[in-house]
Amino acid sequence: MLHRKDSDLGGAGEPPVVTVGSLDRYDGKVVRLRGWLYQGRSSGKIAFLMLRDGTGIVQCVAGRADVGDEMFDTARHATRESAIEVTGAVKKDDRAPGGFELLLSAFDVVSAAAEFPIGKKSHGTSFLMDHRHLWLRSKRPHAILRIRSTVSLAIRSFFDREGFTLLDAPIFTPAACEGTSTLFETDYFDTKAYLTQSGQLYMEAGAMAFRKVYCFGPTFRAEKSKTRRHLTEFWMLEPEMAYADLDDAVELAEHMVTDVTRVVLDRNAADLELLERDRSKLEAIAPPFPRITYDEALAILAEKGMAVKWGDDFGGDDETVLAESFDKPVFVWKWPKEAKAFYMKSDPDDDRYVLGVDLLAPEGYGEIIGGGERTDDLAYLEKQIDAHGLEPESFAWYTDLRRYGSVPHSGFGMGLERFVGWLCGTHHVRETIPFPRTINRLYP
RNA sequence: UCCUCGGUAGCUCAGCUGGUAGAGCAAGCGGCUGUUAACCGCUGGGUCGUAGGUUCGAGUCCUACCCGGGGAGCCA
Repeated sequence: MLHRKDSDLGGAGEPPVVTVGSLDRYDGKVVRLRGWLYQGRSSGKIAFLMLRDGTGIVQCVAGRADVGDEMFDTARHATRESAIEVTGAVKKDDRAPGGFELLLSAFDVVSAAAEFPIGKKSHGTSFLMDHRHLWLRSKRPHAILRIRSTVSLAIRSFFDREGFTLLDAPIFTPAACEGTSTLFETDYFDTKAYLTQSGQLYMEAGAMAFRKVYCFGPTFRAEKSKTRRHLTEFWMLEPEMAYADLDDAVELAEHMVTDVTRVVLDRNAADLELLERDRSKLEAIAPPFPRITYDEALAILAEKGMAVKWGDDFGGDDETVLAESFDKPVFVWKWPKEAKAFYMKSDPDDDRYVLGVDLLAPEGYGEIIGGGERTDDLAYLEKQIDAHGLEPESFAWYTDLRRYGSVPHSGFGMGLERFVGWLCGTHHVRETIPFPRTINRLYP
């Protein structure tokens, strides 16, 4: 890695410093490991010490007769999560978790840890989240956040291959983008600024300049939501394409979801296994995803005894029931105008509808994507801004986009945490972000 | 904002029709040479969310408030 190899880190004649993740290359060799004591067990004559170094966990074995009384007692009394450096011979052994263990010849405490708050037995989520900075060292958060990392990388790689330009949207914004959600307000010198709730409008400007663009960054919603699907700060991916219609956006979404899912299946097999995720549910993901209209969705819901009034959005239970009718994510498109945002394009076949689309994830994970075709008609857009009670001056730059070479354009927004939550099978999205922000959590 | 469940040891929880506070884990000490959330023994550890009220007596019953979990609304 970088300019130094593992083995260069040792001094002359000293065993090489390596990582747990690469131990299989050193079977039979003496190596050094630097990490933290994840857990220890001992009897009077033999101690088993689990060393964690961020790349994996390995069992280190110390026999009193082999290492001497002083080192043996140091090792068995070391507190959990103490920083340690060990030297030993790598040995394949089926009794060791992971298949390899280290037969210790040296054990040094780099920094002794105080009593670690997170114990070996169960804890409540609230307690664990209060100690999120320490909880990150545990296996489950580690697996989920490694998958999140893969997803971020796979998304950027997908859009790069597809010819998109990454165009970062601003986080400070002068006014509401959509006018519906509650915004976080901040002092901005002598005026007020708001934290962005969507980069979409800026992406529309970008699409007219770069043709295909996307932004991928934090988004803020001051909604007082207390559900497993909501955070006040979350990451959103928002691609936008010029000369593109609703079908183009739908195809882009299903290919991206499929591509990213396959990368995770390939790269994070061990993490998915630790999370006890049913791989077959993810392996089934392939284009095309089923597409149903809003009206067809209402019919399915009515069949299952869940009456939704025409014009209303679906609730969490409705989404779950709908998604359960399919084994892949399902697109719901062509929505009643009143259920969607002001910038949505009218359905040319029936102006009671707009060309919006949601993607519902399977297994009750709900809406992970919302998007559609935006209106390219200046007069219609101005009418909609007025009808929604928005200030035209705030949207002057946005309406300009329809004044200077307006073309059909489409895109969508995807909530990263909901997507990762579905891939990982987590119960709550707060586990899918390193330091979650919710209505009553701003710490740590 | 509304509905619902909860708040007892550092953590996870038990505590019945009201009668002076319990377990497991963690911590400390001791034992054990192949453990897998090791096991066995001993020790220390409490303003029962807060404030009132009922009662001879409240963790337990009543009222208000505070805090948290889940859900609705809203949304990704």
